[in-house]
Amino acid sequence: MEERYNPAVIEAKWQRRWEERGTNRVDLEQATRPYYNLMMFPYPSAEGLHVGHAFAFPGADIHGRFRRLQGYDVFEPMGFDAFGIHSENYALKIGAHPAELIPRTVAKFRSQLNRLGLMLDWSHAVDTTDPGYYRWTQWIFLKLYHFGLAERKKAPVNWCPACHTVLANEQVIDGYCERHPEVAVEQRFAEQWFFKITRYAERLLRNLDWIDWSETTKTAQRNWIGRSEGAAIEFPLNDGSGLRIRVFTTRPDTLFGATYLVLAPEHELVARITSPAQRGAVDAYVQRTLKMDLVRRRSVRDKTGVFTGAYALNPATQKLIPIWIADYVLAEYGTGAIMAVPAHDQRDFEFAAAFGLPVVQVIQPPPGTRVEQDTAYEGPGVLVNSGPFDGMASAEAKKAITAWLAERGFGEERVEYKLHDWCISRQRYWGPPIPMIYCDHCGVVPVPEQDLPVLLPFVENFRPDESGVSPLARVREFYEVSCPRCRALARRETDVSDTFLDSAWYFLRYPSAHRSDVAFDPELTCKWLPVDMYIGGNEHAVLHLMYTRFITMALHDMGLLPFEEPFRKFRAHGLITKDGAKMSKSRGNVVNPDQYIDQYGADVFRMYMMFLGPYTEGGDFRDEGIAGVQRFLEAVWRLVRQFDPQAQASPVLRRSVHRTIAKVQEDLEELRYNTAIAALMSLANDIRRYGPPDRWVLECLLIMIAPFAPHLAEELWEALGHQTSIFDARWPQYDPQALLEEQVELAVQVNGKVRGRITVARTASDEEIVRAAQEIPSVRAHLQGKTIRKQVVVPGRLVSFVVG
RNA sequence: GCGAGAGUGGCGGAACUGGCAGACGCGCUAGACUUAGGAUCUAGUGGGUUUCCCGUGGGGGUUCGACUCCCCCCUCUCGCACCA
Repeated sequence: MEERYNPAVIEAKWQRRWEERGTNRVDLEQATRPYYNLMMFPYPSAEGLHVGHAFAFPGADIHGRFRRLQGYDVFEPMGFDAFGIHSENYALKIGAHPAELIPRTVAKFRSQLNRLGLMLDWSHAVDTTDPGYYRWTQWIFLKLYHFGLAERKKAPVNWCPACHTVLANEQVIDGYCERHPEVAVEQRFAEQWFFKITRYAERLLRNLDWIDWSETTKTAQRNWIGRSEGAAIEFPLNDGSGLRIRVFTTRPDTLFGATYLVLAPEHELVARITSPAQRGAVDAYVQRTLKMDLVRRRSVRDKTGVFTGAYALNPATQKLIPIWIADYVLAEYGTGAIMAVPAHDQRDFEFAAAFGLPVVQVIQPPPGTRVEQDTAYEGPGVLVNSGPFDGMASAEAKKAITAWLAERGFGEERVEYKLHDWCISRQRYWGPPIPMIYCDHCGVVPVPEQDLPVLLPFVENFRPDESGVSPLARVREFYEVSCPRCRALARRETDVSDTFLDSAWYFLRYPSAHRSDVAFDPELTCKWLPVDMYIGGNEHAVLHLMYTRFITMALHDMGLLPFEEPFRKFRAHGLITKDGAKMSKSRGNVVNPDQYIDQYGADVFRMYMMFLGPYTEGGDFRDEGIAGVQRFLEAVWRLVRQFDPQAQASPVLRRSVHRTIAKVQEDLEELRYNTAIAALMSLANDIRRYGPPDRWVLECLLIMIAPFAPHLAEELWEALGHQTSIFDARWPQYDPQALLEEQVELAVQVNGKVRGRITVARTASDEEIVRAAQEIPSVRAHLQGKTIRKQVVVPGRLVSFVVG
C-alpha cells in the first residue's frame, strides 16, 4: 500500500476494475431485491459538466450506493436528453450539424460522468435522439392519439419579427426575444398538436396527497394545476340574438355587484356583438393586443380596454350592463370572459376607475376590518344590495346564489384549473417527427405502428426561416408520402415533438433499453417500476414531473402499465449557484469540475460538494473548504496504513462506532449528507483520540465512507485483505444497547440559565438528580436564600430550578 | 402582487418532538516536530466592561425554559406573474 493517498492512481484503477468486474451492472432478470435509483438525465450541453451536475449526480449516486450496501440490487441507469432547442441553437451558432455534434458532446459528457465515479449501469443507457428510442416516443404519441388524448387545434406560436422565426417558450423572455431584447414577440396562429392533460387535472392533483415527494415540489404542482371552485354564469345579450356570455367566477356571491362584463380580445363573440359604431375601435384594440400578447403578460400594467357597444342582462339585478374588451382578461382561462365586480376585485376596480364604470358594493366587511382607500374589498363579509340575499354570509351566499342561478338556467357550479393542455408541436428540426399524415381523402391519418420510426432526415440546412413552419417542410422527400389508407399522395406532419415528451417516459425505457421489439417489457416493468427513488432539480418540479405523471397515468389507463404514478419517492436537490447567481454561460460564472477532480480527485470533490450544505438546499459554490475533506480522507488513509491487526478497540471507541452507524444511517435515509459527513469526521477524530482501531472499527468506517468516496473505500478495503468489492459488503448493524451511556451529563439551570453540570448514572432517580444538582457550588450560590418554587427534570437533558 | 424557502460566529453550516446555541469543517492564534512547511500533531478560537453579562434579521407574546411555537415587521433567494 502506497504511503500517500494518490487519488489519480486509485481512481483510474477502480474505474477500470469496476468496468472489468461489472460491479455496476445489475442482472435485471435475476435480481431478487430490485431497487430502481433514478436521477434526472442531463441535456448534454457542449460545455460539458458543471459543478451543479457534480452536486446532483453524486448525491443521487450516494443514495444508490447506500441502498446497495443495505443489500438491494440497485439499478442506476443514465441517459441523455439530447434532442431539443438547446442543441439545435448551439449547432447553429457554431455552424455544425446536431447530428454530428451530439454524439461528440454525449461522449464527452459520458467520460466526465465516469470521472465522478458514479455507480452507473451503462449497459442500459438511452439517448433520446437514437431512432431506437424515439421510435417509441412516436409510438407513445400514437397511443395517446388512439386513446383520444391527442388533438389538433389552432394555437398561437411565438414569432420573432427580427429573427423571422418561431421561438420556443424558453427563448421568450418577459415577452421579448431572447436575442433581440428590444423586439416584442408576436403571436401567430398555427395548427398544432395538443395532449389533453387537463382531463387529468383532478387526478394529478389528488394523487399529490399520497405520493412521497418533496413537499415543495408538491406545492409547486398544486399551484400549477391551480384548482378554483366557483360558478359558470350566463349573461343574456339584449339584442334579441339569444346569445349569452358565459363567465367563470369564484365569487358568485358578488353577482349583484357585477356592473359590466369583459371579454378577452381573442373571445370568439367579439366580432359578433360589437356594434357598428364601435367596430373600428374594437378592431384596432384587438389587433394591437394580439400582436403584443406576450408583452402583455410581462407584468401587471395599466388597464386598457374598449367598449363593444353591446349590453347584457345581469340575471340577478335584471339591469343592462355594458360589455367591454380588455387585455387583462385571458382567453385561455375559464371562459375567456368575466363578470366585473369593481367593488370586490382589485383589477376590476382599476378598470372601472380608468373608464368611469359604476361601482356597487355588495359585501359588507366584518366590523373592524380596515379597508384601504381606493381598493376593492376582496375578503369575505355579509351581503348587501343583493335583494333576497341581503344579510347572508358570503361563503353561504356562494352556494345559495349558484343554486338560485341553476334553478333559473343561468349557471351552475364549476371548477376551473390553470393547467392548460400540453402543446407538443415544435416548428423545429431537432426532435422526433410527429407521426401523422394528412391526406386529402382520408383526413388525419396516424402512421401505422409498423412503419415507425418516422426517421428524422439529415437536413443540411436546418435553420428555421420566416415561413413559420418546421425546416422539415422544405424537404420534399420527407413530407411527400402516400397515404397509409388510400395510397394517394399525402403530406406528412412536419413539426417535431416537444423535448418534454422524450423525457416523459425515459425511465420506462431504461430496464428495456436492450429490447428493440417493445417500448418497455411488461415483466421487467412490473419488476422494476415504479421507480423507487427519483432525484432531480426543482427546476423540473412543474413541467417535466407533471408531464411524466400524465403520460404514466394515460399509459396506465390504456392498460399498458400496472401503476399510475411513476415515482414512489421523489426528492429535489438544491441549486448550486456561483457568486449568488445561477450558473450560466452568459454570466460567465460556470465552474467546471474537471480542475478540481484533477487536483483533488473525484472522491474528495464528491465529498466536498456534499459537505457544502444540505443536499436539498444547494448553495453557493466556493472551494475554500475543500482542503478539510482532503485532510479527512488522507487521515483515513493513514489510519488503514497504520492498522495493527493485534490492536483491540476500546469500549469508548466501539461505542462511538455504534453511535456513528446510527447517525449516518439515519442521515443517509433523509439525504442529509452534510451531517453524515460531519459524523464520519467525528468518528475519525475519536479513533485518533481513543484509538487504536481494530479491524471492525476500520471496516465500519470504510463501509460508511464508501457511498461518498467509493474509490478510496475500495482501495482501503482491498488493503485490509478483501478480494471482492466493498459494495458487495453489508452495511454494519449497530447495537442499540451500546448507544446508551452509563453516565449522562445534565445541565443545571436556575431561572432558565445554565449554572452548572452534573454527571449522574443513566438510571438515577429524579430525587438523586435534584440532590446532586443542588450540591454544585455554582448552583448553590444561586439558590442561596431563595425558595425553590418549581423544579423540572428532563431525563438525559437537564434539571431546571425556578426560584423566587 | 401571489406562492415556496431562507435569515445563526470572520466563512460554509449544526441543533431530535420546546431542553446545555455554534456539532463538523474552513479560516485564524499559539505551540510541538522539522533543514523546510501550503505536511503532520497538540491546544485555543461567538462578543463583552469576564465571580458576571450579552448573543440565532427586528419588535412583541406564550413557557420554568424559545434558533425552534404564536402575532406584527424587515431582508434575501427561487418560482408564478392580471388565472376572475
